Amino acid sequence: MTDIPGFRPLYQQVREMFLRRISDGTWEPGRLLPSEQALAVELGVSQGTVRKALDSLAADNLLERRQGKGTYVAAVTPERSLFQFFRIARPGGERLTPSSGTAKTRVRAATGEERQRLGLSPGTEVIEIERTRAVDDKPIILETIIVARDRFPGLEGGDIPNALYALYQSEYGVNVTAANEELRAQAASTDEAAQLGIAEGTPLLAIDRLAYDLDGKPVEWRRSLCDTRELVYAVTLR
Amino acid sequence: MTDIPGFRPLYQQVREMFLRRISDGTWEPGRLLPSEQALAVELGVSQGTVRKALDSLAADNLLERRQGKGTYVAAVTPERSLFQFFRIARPGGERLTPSSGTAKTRVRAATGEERQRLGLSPGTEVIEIERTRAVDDKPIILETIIVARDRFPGLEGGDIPNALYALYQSEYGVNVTAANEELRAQAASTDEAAQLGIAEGTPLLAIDRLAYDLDGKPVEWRRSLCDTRELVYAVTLR
DNA sequence: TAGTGGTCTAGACCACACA
DNA sequence: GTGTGGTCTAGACCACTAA
Repeated sequence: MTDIPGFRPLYQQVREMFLRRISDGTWEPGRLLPSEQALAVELGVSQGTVRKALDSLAADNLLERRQGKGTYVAAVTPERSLFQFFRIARPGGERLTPSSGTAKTRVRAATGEERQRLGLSPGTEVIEIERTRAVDDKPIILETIIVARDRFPGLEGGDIPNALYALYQSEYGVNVTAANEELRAQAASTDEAAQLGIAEGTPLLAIDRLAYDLDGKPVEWRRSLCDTRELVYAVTLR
Repeated sequence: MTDIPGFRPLYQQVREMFLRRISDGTWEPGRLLPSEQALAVELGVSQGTVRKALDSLAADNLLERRQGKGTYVAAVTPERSLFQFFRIARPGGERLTPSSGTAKTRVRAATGEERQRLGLSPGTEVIEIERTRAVDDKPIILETIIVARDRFPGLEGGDIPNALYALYQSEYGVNVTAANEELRAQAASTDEAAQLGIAEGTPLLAIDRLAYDLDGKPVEWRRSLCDTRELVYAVTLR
């Protein structure tokens, strides 16, 4: 590495340089990276140091390594984004993928809470997306999604696909790589019950999600209301 | 390593050997391990290979490495076990630790579902523990815990501490290192409502946890009913 | 000062993919 | 066969800890 003050481990500096290249699009999703040896020569460090940086990024799902082929920038495929962030499953652990019904979108000024959660300035407009998601053709989830309009211009007009994060990446260059979720139990309101085809007051699982991009900035606020009479939210603790 | 057929990477074989030593108590919790160099000489591999095995175990919270001091077997301190498995927090993310009320224990034959979940043979007895847990002196969680009696003899008679997993380790040599949880929303029954001091029918968050030991065998089945009107279950996805 | 884990390097060989 | 990542080794120096 040509000239970096040595107060942080080399491999972390290399990691951060690679992270920047992914984040700013120099290395776009799906792209094959140069070989470890080539990167080592370019940066003037040993192959082992490059390897440690690449391994660490692969552990965070940002790169994919394939023996014999090379190292690729992770592409957020629809399946992948669902598998990574969709935690609803059948009791016992079987994973499943929901289908997405038609969505209603509107544009409006951000509320105070939305500005705070998404880190927006006053007066910013947001896009609100409402949709239901179904499993086995039964509506199970009622979803409300909030994103800043200036980050996703035109989103309100287009089709809303099942796997939104793949669209964020391919159309807007926004990589959702992490999220925090907060779960509560709450009773279904009249309106919510009607949309899910259940009785008013039925206990629903409410999931509040804040999704973050590669730079750690909040991208999307999503609230999901789930009918958990036949499905569960599955978590693995280690 | 003197004589191991080479069909798995060396560092994984070393990892498994170390795991066995932790699991069977050869290396008891809190113990200082021999230095990397000493382990490398003992096994006849390079220090780098030992390091890779130790790093991987440290990443799984089974070892603790302290620069300048050495590598220690992770001890399940009460704080640690709570921090690792207790996901209830205040909205916004602040972690908290509950206090534990008095517990009721009983011994009885295992039900079919309990036998299946815990992998028990017919006729096995289980210990059932019921208790409430409080935050800010308000009862928030109603907990039912099921363990096999032959694995925890005498547990039904003693004091039930707040951090049970620390007791499992210190008194019974059982290391809980992983768990699967399934979450649902459901209405409080008359009895549950009374114990939590809330109205019948209040939506509660039901958490079904199966906890596993180092060998991947199920150890405990725990069902927690949480009042989530002021608290949430927090998850980080990556 | 001596001993530990943490970082960095250099080079060897293996397993795999693909032309 | 050639090139890739995966594994393994050996040795150097650094940062931290404790006597």
